[in-house]
Amino acid sequence: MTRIESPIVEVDGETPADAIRRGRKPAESYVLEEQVGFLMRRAQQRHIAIFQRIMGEDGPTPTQFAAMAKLGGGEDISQNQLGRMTAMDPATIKGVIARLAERGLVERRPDPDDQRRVRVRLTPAGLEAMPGLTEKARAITAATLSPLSREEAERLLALLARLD
Amino acid sequence: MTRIESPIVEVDGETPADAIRRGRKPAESYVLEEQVGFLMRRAQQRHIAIFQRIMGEDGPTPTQFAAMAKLGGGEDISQNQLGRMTAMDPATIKGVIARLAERGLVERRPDPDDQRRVRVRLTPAGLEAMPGLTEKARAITAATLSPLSREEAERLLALLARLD
DNA sequence: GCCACCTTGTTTGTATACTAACAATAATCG
DNA sequence: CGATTATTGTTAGTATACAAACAAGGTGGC
Repeated sequence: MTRIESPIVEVDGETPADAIRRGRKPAESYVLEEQVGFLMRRAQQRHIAIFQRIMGEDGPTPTQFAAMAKLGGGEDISQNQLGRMTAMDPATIKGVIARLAERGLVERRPDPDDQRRVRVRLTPAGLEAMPGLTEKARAITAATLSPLSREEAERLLALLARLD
Repeated sequence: MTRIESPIVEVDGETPADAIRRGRKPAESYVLEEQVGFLMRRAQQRHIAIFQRIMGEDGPTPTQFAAMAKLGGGEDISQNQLGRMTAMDPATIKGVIARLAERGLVERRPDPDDQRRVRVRLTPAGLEAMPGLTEKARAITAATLSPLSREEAERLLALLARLD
């Protein structure tokens, strides 16, 4: 991996500006690079690359860490509820928890009060790993936002939060 | 699908604000919902849901449409280069082009001048589909940004573009 | 107390995405 | 020219994501 500086994209084709100069009317032009979806995908790609670099080879993935963060206090939470808290649907959270369990960071047990539920919580190893991982997570956020000033970063977060 | 209004997340747990009130010091707290990565993932989820709703059941996916948009003029482009133009690595663009080819929207042929290359271009059917798809793509962008004013939307795009 | 409905979790299938390893072809440089 | 290097595309493996269909356990209304 690691091509954090400036990912793929762009290159040897014509630029959007070229296209416009070459005579396509703005009303008809569709410039991929100016679309929200494209910009968000690119920003996400960079963020994930930073995440992997800082968490390291065998660190958790972004979604795995999101689940761990919600379990961070040591409470146990049902699998589906944990999914809702981390914005993952049931099928997705299942896989994430399974992989965390394989790595010994999380454990599952049936809920005594509701036989449909699986309660999930951090193992002692998972709990112990949290402070270090949380520190790295903060560094990841900082690195991701490093091209922006503090004010710009806050503005970005506020705007993103409104796109819910 | 379709839960565009307000996806998963949060619910019956304690809110971040609760956690802070309950005595964790800000310096130690890590609020998942305030992290860029989490906010971008959520915004992306919503965008993709809007994309699928507007493009329809058997419309292209976001990455498929991105590739088509770059081929929109009718030129042929090598597969890897198309990947760079759309921010997809070689392994990813390969699958995207394969699925577009299966659907008859794109065709591949060897480059006469460079035997390593595969040149990709829209089929007549793909070319014909473009105007309608592009119109929908514009509606998707508008719908995604609809919670924001025009000024806010422009600010967001400008900030996202700096996170490259 | 029953039945309709809701929630929880699972499974299967499709589509991104990226890494790593590899084969074939081009380009470059001494 | 020939060896090194770079580019192009492929394959295999891992990890998100979501839809759709399903099984089984709760809950509420009557």
